[in-house]
Amino acid sequence: MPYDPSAFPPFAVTVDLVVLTVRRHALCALAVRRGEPPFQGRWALPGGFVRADEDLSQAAARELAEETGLRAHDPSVPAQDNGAHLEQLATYGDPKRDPRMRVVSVAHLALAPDLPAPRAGGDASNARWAPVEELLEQGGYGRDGELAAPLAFDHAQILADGVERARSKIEYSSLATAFCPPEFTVGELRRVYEAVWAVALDPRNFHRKVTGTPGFLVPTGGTTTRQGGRPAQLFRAGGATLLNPPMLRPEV
Amino acid sequence: MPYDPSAFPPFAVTVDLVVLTVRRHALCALAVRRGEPPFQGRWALPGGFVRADEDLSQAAARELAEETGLRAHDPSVPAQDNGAHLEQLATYGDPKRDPRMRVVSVAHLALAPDLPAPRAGGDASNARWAPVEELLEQGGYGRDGELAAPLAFDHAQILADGVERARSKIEYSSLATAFCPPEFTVGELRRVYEAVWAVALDPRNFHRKVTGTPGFLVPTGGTTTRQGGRPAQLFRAGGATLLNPPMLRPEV
DNA sequence: ATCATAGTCGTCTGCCTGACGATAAACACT
DNA sequence: AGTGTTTATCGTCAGGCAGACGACTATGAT
Repeated sequence: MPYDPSAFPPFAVTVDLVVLTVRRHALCALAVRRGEPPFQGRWALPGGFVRADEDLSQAAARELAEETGLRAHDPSVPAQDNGAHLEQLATYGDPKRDPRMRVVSVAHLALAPDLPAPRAGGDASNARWAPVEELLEQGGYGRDGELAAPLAFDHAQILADGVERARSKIEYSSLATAFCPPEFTVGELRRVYEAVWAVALDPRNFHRKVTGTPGFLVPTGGTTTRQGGRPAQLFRAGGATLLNPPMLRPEV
Repeated sequence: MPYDPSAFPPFAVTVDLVVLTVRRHALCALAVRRGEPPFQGRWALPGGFVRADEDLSQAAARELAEETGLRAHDPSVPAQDNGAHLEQLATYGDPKRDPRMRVVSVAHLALAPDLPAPRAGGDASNARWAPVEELLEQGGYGRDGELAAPLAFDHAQILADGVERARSKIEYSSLATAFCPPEFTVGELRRVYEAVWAVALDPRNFHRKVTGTPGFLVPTGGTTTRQGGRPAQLFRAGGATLLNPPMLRPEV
C-alpha cells in the first residue's frame, strides 16, 4: 500500500490519564469537570491533545504535571523522589467515541501518593479526587448528594481498565509503593493493598511476606508513630520491581 | 481547551501486528518484506492504516485476515474454532518513528496455531515465519545465510514487547492453547510452553499441573499417536481463562 | 493503671511444586 | 516374537510458602 498522504484519514490523538491515589482507605481517581460540550458539566478524566513534536509518554507527563503538579518518575533516574509512576495503559479508538471527530486516545495510568491537591487550570472546584466506585457506578448519588452521572466519553471504560491494571499489577510488582510517601511503614503499605483490592489482609502474614521478599523494602532506621500504637519501622522502596512469588489477592 | 480543528496536529494512525506461532519447537513471528521506501527490502511487521470508519480492533482483525487468512477470535462467540487470539499490545508514537510523517501505531498481538502459510498480497516470497531470536538479533546471519538486518521502523521494539507479553501471559492464563490446534495433547501443550519460554519442562509435573487445574483442559475422549510413543489423550481448551495458581516459569 | 491501637515474632497445618522412580502403550527394528 | 525407543501417565517424597491464629511489645488516650 503506497503512503499517499491522501490515502489515510487524519486523526486527532489525545492522551487521557487515569491518576490513582489512596485517600481515607479508598482508591480514588482524579476527575475534572468539563467546561465545554460535549458532556459539558460532566466529570471526565484529565487529558489533552498530543502536540506535533511530542512523544506519547511526554504528552502524558506534561498533562500530569499540568493537572496535578506531579512530576512523572523518569525510569532513568534512580532517585524516584516525589515522582509519580506513569505507564501507558491502552488505546481507545472507536469511531464514535467522540461525537465531533475521529479521536484516538492513548490512555495512561499514573499512581501517586496522597499528597497532592487537585487543580484544573487553577480552579479546584473543577477537579476532585473521587472514589473509583463512585465514578464507576451509574446513576447513584455521590457523597455530596450530587447525582452521579457517568463519566464523559468512554472514560468509565478507561477508568475501569486502569483500576484493573493497578489491582493486578500490585500483585506481582512492587508498584504499591508508588502510592506511598518516600518513607512508609509496613502497615501503611498494607493499607494500600487493602484499599486497592478492597479486602482485609492479615497484618502478621503481610508483614512476614513483605519483609521476607528480598529487595522489596529497605529499612531507613527510623521509626514513626503517626498511625498510633507501637512505633513502626520506616522503609523505603527497594530496588526490586518484580515480586516472586507474588502477593496473593484473597479470593473474595 | 476548545476543540478547534486547527488546534491539534493531524496524525496518521496505523495498526501493526505481532503474529506469533510455534513451529519446529521455536517461537516464530510473521514478517513481511517492505516493497517501498523507507526501509525498502527490509523485513517489517505486517500492518496498515486504520480506516475512517473502523475501530482499532476491527482494523487489526482486517489486517490479520489480509496477511494470514486467519479470522480473529470473536470473544462473543464461544466456539473459537480456527480463530486466532487477538489483543491490543501497546501504542508507539515517537515523532520520528516514521521519517515521512507523524504516525501513531497501535500494535496488536495475535497468537495462532502452526497451520497457516504466510501470504503477503499473494506473494509468499515477501512474507515468512521467522524465529523471534532471528528477527531480534542485530547483524547476525539467518538460517538462509541472509544478513539479518534489523526490522524496519521501531518494529524490533514492538516485536520484543509482544514476545514479552506472550511469555508472561501464558504464565497466568490459558492463552497457550491459542498456539494449539482445536484438539491437542498435553505433550503438545507442553512443547508450546517450552518453545515460548525456551526452557525444558518436566513432563510429569506439567501433566499433573494442567490436568489438575479445573477448567483448563476438557478431554474429548479421543486419543492420538501423531507425536509417536504411547497414545495420548486429546483435549480441547476449557472455559477457564485465568490460571490460579499460575504456571511457574523456571528461573533460568 | 487500664485500655485501645498498632506492630512484630512464632507456630502449625495444608497445599503446591520440583525432583524423580515406575509403569504403560505405541512404533521401529532385528 | 523380542528388544529398544519414544511418549504418556501415575505415584512418592521433601521443601517452601500461605492462611489461620496465639503471644508479646510499645506507644497514646482515658
